[in-house]
Amino acid sequence: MSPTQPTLKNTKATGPVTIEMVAQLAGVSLSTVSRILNGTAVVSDAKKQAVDRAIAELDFVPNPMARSLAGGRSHSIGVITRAIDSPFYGAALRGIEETLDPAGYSSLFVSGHFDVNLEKRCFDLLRGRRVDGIIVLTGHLPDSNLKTYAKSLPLVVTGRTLKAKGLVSLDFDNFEGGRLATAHLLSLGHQKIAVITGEASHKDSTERLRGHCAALAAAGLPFDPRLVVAGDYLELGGVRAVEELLAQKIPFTGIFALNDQMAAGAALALHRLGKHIPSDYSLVGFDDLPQSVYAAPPLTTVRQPAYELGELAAECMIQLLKGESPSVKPPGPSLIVRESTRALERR
Amino acid sequence: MSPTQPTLKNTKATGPVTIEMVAQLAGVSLSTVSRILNGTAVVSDAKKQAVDRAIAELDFVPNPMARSLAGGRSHSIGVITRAIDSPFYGAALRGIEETLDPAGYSSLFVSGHFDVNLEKRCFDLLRGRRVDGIIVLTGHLPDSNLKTYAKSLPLVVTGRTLKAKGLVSLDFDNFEGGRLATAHLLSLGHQKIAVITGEASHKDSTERLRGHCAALAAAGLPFDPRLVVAGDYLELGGVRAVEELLAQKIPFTGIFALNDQMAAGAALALHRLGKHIPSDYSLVGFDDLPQSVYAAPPLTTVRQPAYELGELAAECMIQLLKGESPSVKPPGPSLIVRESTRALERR
DNA sequence: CTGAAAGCGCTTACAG
DNA sequence: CTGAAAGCGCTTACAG
Repeated sequence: MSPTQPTLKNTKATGPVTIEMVAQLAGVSLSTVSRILNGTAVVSDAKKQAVDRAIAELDFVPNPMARSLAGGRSHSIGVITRAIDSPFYGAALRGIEETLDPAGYSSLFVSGHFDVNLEKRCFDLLRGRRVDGIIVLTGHLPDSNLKTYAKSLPLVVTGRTLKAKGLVSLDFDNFEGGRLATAHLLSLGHQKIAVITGEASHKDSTERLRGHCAALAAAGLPFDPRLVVAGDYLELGGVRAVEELLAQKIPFTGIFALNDQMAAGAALALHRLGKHIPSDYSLVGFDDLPQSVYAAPPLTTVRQPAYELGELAAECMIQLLKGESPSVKPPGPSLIVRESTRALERR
Repeated sequence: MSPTQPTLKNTKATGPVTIEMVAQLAGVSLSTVSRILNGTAVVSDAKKQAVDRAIAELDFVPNPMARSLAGGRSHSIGVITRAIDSPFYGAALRGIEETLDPAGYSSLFVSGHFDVNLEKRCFDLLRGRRVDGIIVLTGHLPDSNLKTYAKSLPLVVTGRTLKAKGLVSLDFDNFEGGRLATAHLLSLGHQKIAVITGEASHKDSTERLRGHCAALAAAGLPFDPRLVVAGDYLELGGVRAVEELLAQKIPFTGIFALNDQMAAGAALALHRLGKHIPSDYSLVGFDDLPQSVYAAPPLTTVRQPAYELGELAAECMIQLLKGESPSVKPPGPSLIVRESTRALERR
C-alpha cells in the first residue's frame, strides 16, 4: 500500500472487506465500484485500474446477501430432484452445478421424491428462499401446475413437452430409446422378450414400452402382454419381476428392463436361480448408470445422457434469466452394447 | 379480511409480502413482528395472536437475504464433498440436508474432488458466500489448514481426529472395520488373503490395511506383502488389481477390497476370467454402498453408515453454531455378511 | 463518465 | 413489553 493513500476506517481489521473500503482505497465512489463489479456502465480506464487494484489488494468479495437484497435477484436457482443421492439424477445435478456456477448462480437442491405434495412444498420452499428460477427434473407435478408456476418465475422442466411463456421443457425421447433396446434384442434373434416396466404413473416408462411395441410391430412380431410385468424402477422390482416371469413358465430369451436399477435386480434374481447372462438370457437396461459398466456382466443399455441434460437445463435457465427464449433439442438416446446381450443360439 | 381494518399500502399487490405489511395488518410495529418471528423477546399474547393471524392471512415468508444482511448470519452451511454425485457420500449429503433443513439452515454443496487445491478454492467460495459454518467430508486438506480455518468459522470434519476450538472431528474406525473384514475371512478358513488398497494418500485406506494386518497377527498368521496391490478406490482399480493378482500366480482364496467400488471391479474381472464368487474366491468390500446389496452375488462388506454420519455432522454443526461444544462418538463399523463369502473347502 | 442518495427487507441496540 | 431509528452492504435511478 502506498504511503500517500488516504486513511481507511478499517484497513485490515475484523470482518470482511466492504465495497466502501474498496472505493476509499481506489479513491472513487461506491457507485463506481459497483458499476465496475457488475459491468453495468462504461467507466474510465484509469478508475477501472485503480478499482481492480484495490479489489485485489483487499481481497474483496462482494457480500451476496447485500447484492441480492439491493439488486432484487438472489443469484440462486432452485433444483427439484428426486433425491440428492439419486443414482440417475446425480449426474444431472453435477451438470447443473457445473454450468450454473461459472455463470454466477448457486444451486439449491431439494428432494421431491417424485411425490406431488412434496414437490409442491419444494416449490414453496424455493420461492421462500427467493430463487431466481427453478429447474424441475421430471418429477410428478401436473403440467397445469407447472404452467401456473411459470407465470411467476422462469422454469425449466425435463421429461415433458410443454409450451408456455417463461417455461422451457426438455423432453427425452423415451419412445426411441425403447425402440432401440428391443430392436437390438430382435437383431440378435430374440423374439420372445420380457419387459419389466416402471410404475404406470411414470410417463418415461409407458413411452419406453411403446417403443418396445413399435419395434416388435416393425418386425412383424406379436406383442405378448403376459411377458410384461410391473416393476418400480428400483432393484427389488427387478428381482421380483424375474421371479414372477420364470414362475409363469412362458418361454422368453430376452429381457428389457426399463431402467438399469431394475436390470441389476433382474440380473441378481437370475444369478440366484442359477441362470446365466447372456447365455441363458440376454438383458438390456435403460439409463446407463455409472455402475452399469461394472456390473458382472457389464450391462447393455440405452444411454440417457444425464450430465448433458443437466448442463442443457442450466443453460436454458441462464438464457431465460436473460430474457431470451431458448430453443433447444435435448440429446437423444443411444444404444450401448456391452456383455449382457448375445445372439440367440438356435436350439 | 374485516372491513374495519386499516388501509394497506399494498394489500395483495405485486411482489412478495414484507414484514411491514404484516405489522400494519396486525397493528403493531415492525420490531414486534420481528421479535415474534425470531422468538427474540417476550411479547404480549394479544399481539402475538394478531401477528400470527396476519402472517397466516398474508402468507408471509421472511426474505432470507434481508434477514441475513441485517442479522449477520446467512443461515447456510457449506459442505465440501468429494462430488455431488459421489456414490458413497450421497447418503451423507442426504443426512446433512435432512437435519440442517428443519433447523432452518440450507446446505451449499461443493465438490472438492479430494484435491487439496480445489478444496481450498471451495473454502474461499463458501466464505465468499458467507456461510455460517463448513462441514468437510473427509477430503485431503492438511490438518493444519483445517485448524486455521476453524479460527474464522465453525468447522465439522469427518475422517480425522483433531482437537481445536470451534472444530469438531468425526472419525470413523477404519482400523476396526479392516479388522472385522479380515477376521470374517479368517473365520471361514481363508488364510491367503489378497488386499486391494486405495491410494496411499488416503488415510482411510492405510487404516483399513492396518486392521487387516492386526487380524492376521491375532490369528498368528504371516502377512504377505505380495498379496497387497494398489487400487484407486474406483471400479477400474479393482479390475486391474485382480488381473495383476492372478498374473502373479501366488495362491490366495480370499480378497479384501478396501471399498465397494473396487470390489465391484474385482468381481467383474473375476467374472471375465471365468472365476466364480464365492466358490473360487471369497470377496469382502468396505462401505456398503446402496448398490452392493444388489450385486451378483450380493457383496459381503463392512458397513460405514454414511447417512448417520451426515446427520451427526450436521447436528454437531448446529450445536457449534449455538456456542456449545459437542462431544460425540460416531457410529462404528459393522460386518454385513451376504453372498460373496463362503467357507473355504478343504481340497 | 461519475457521485450523492434512496432503498432493498430485515435485526437489533437504544430508549422508554 | 414495545417503538423509532440506525444500519447490514450492496444496486440503481436521479442528477449532473
